[in-house]
Amino acid sequence: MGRRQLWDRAEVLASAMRLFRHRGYLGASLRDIEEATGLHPGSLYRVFESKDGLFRAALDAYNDQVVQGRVRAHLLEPMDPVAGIRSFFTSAFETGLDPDPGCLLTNTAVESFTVPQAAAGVRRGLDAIESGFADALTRARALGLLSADLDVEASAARLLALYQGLLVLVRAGTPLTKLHTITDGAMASIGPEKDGQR
Amino acid sequence: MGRRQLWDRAEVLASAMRLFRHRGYLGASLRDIEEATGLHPGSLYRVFESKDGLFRAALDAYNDQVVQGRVRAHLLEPMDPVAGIRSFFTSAFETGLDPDPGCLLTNTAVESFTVPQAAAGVRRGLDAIESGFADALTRARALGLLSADLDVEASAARLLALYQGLLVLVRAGTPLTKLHTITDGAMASIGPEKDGQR
DNA sequence: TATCTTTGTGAGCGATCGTTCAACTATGGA
DNA sequence: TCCATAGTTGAACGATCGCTCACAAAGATA
Repeated sequence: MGRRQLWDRAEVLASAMRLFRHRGYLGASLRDIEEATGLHPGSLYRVFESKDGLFRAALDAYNDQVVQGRVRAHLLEPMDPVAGIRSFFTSAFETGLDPDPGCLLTNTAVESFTVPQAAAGVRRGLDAIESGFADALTRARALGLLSADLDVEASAARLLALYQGLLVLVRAGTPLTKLHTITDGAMASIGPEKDGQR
Repeated sequence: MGRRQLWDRAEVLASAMRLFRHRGYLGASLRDIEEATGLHPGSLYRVFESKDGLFRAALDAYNDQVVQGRVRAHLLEPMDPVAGIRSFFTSAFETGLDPDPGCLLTNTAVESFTVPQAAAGVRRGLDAIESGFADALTRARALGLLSADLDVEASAARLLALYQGLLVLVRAGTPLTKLHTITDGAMASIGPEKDGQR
């Protein structure tokens, strides 16, 4: 009964998270959102209640799809967890076609004082990345790829910080060579580097 | 000849950088600025041309005073450069009285797509920190505190990334213990840790 | 077909944005 | 003392903000 919804929720959220990642919460107006998603204000407010509601939905979708997807693909599933950690890092700046880099989580963490409703989602995403690192490190240690007395918890926390820092530097226009240098250093800091495995 | 200026430029810029650090460029309205600095719009526009001009002036002042001051105090001047690096890190989250943490550089780097005029200032500040790290590392190496074959340039880049990441996590409300863990890891990654020197 | 329900559309609301400017106030020199 | 100059003040401008709502369109039921 009633008219069918013409738009796909997942597509709208995907456009919204791209826009919010690029411009931030405050920098993305409802006119921008309408242009990016094709959603008119009326429909938006019927489904998402407010701009804030849309943002929280987009952040949740970002966590569930983008973050979890990358954690799974690079940290949980690869046969070689050490190589997976490396590719997790490089995938943050070797975006290929995508012209505007960065991470919605990082950006929202920084903006979180002006958008406090998003703090919980930020924490959730950061925790997911950190436990992904911890999982990969644990597996690498079990495989003998890393030292047996590696402190997994501390290393995971440090990798998360380095990863977030990388995403800040990406936004500041740091050249690729330096980002690679940082990635190499991150790998060296968790254990003996096997050369030429980039 | 003519009336004297009633306000101190340095004080106004100090208030402005606090406000911008807390709320971001877009999140700080001119009414907020007026309340924080005591500067009425007319005076502001006479001296700084625009909100953007004030922001750039505040970012420059932040670089010249806060960033350079901390680089000097922790990285360039201390007798023990390794301890200096550690205190540079801890000073980012052991703010004491200051209720709202974070770094104007980090925040502006993330916001830089919506405030492109600030990109140059961000780069300048980040470079100052990185070369401060490089200086401290070079001195530490010369003093025999760090391995003679330490790659200073690469380590400085990695410390900068870790530091920026720390400032993201601070904003996200990461507990102090974890921030200390990350700091410990940063120190361990540049050389053999001398225990209990926090 | 007529009716009911759900969704789409976009003009327009009050509020607030960054900015301007005319009136006002203080100061130094003639 | 009076004028020229520099600085202060805050009302108000047009633009844009997030948001609302009356109406149109589209499917389901009878």
